[in-house]
Amino acid sequence: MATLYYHPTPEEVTLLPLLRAVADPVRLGIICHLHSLGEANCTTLLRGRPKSSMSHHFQVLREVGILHTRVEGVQHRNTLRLTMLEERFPGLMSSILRGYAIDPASP
Amino acid sequence: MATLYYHPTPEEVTLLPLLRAVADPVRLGIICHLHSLGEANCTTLLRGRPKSSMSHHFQVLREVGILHTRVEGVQHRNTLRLTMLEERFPGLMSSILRGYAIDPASP
DNA sequence: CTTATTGTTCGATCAACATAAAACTATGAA
DNA sequence: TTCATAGTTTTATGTTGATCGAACAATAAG
Repeated sequence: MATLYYHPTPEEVTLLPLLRAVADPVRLGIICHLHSLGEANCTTLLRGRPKSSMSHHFQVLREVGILHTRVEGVQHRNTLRLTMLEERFPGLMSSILRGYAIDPASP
Repeated sequence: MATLYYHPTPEEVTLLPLLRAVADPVRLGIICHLHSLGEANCTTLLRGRPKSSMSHHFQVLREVGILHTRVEGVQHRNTLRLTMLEERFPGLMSSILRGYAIDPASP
């Protein structure tokens, strides 16, 4: 069975859960790393962490609308939903990504 | 004794604590309410909540650099440090404030 | 000095959440 | 089939942090 994930529509993306999702060191790292890579699977971003932890964070990011997961064979390819996010909350993600570049002292 | 508070310098303001501080429904409400008022004391922003809770949230917001507390007599007047924040992390606060206007469904 | 107002600090409680091991599912290759 | 790879789900644990009552501190006014 093809494992599919639910991805919220733009209207379903709300500010507070978005902020909560971003306000975690691991997830902020994932977001910014993913931004620099464009697309990546789960394993690529584990940096010594257990897979179950990564899977959890990816789930959180997916459910609040930050990333999209595309299943391709065994791998799950993740991308940021930047265009949608930029329309929904203009400037938010871009300023966070820029902020991380300014102060990457987070994770 | 004049009660003084420590306010972090711009360099001491870091992204992750800032995001954590904002990612709370009560504090997000305080921030946006304060933005519309310009300046306000603690009591003005209690909306049925106990003072001790408000005091806690104001402390968090102060310590991460989001607001400045000016003591005037018995009252503590709070203002957002928007100019500093805009220099430190351009676009961040403004996009959050705009985001709250778009989706105020938070608190 | 006494009282009222404003806000902080202390202490306890409770819930949310990050972490991680272990078992499981799903796909692809040998 | 059988094995390997990629990721999820389950379950448990521990920690952080929000909440709120009660006591305290500081200033102003009577």
